[in-house]
Amino acid sequence: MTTERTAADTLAKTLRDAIIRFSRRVRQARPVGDLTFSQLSALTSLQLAGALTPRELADMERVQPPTMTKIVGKLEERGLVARTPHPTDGRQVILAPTDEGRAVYAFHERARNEWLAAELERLTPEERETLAQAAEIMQRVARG
Amino acid sequence: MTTERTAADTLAKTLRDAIIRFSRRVRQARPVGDLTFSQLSALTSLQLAGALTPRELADMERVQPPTMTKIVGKLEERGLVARTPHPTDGRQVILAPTDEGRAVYAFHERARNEWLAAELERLTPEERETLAQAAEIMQRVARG
DNA sequence: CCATGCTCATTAGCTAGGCTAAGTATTGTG
DNA sequence: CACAATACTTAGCCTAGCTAATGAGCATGG
Repeated sequence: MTTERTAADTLAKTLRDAIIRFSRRVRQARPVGDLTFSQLSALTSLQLAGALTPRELADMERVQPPTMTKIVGKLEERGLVARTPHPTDGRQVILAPTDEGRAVYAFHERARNEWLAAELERLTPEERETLAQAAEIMQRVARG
Repeated sequence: MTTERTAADTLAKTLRDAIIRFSRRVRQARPVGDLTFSQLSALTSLQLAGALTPRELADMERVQPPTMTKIVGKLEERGLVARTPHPTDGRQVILAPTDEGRAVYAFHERARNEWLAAELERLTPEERETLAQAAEIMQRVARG
């Protein structure tokens, strides 16, 4: 349908605009020395999964393996993630958050959220509900 | 309220997760040689406004002026944006899309949107409506 | 009327994060 | 056992962000 096509086109553009500005704004609210967006996201995935191989983590985070190597490298430097050999497959590696990783994660996650959560509190419950639903839809679309 | 606080915290996290994955997914769908996310966004703002100073554009795009200098530099290299001196204030510069900029913009915008629009078409009208509302809310929050 | 201080834009220099291509080690298989 | 496939890393490139510093132009108060 032409109507749907137009609606989807318009929405695609609006959504991209909204997201780019929104993420730049959130990025600006980052305290110095804190974990970056990508690092925190990777650490979160590891936290939730318990342990993952680099490939699994890369797929989950929707980046290429070399990119994940870099991100994990930063986390490892800071002692937040540990690489251990895979028990049966010598090619693979197991990534898992360290105790410190879990602690630092909880702290930074909270700090990182502070600004955004405060902003979101100023919205109406209906608006928050809309955002929650939108987040679910975006996750689904991203998953492909 | 504790309820609101918790809801906002949870939402903040969910939303960040959704957005980071969503944008990486959209980025992957970019054709080679195409304008990047940031370049297209800047060109869009210029297009809509007609003409802006670097400072105004930086504010609108929520980046620092040096960052905008870079982005505009790329657009200028490709002949899509022209810098002209400000009529009364010698410090300032006027940025405006060239004719080619307008043409290339329309083309790339469309190409850039294609994947996303196709995905969005597969959603229900209600879901699209939710995303549209969410986009509006995010713009508002980003605006501060 | 000009010295001083502000604003605008840019340059320089850094970091993170993304990619592809290529290299290395290990596994699996014909 | 040779060879293909897989997993991860390394190397090298680019974009996009930032801050700090520079240079140029404006505005203003003595």
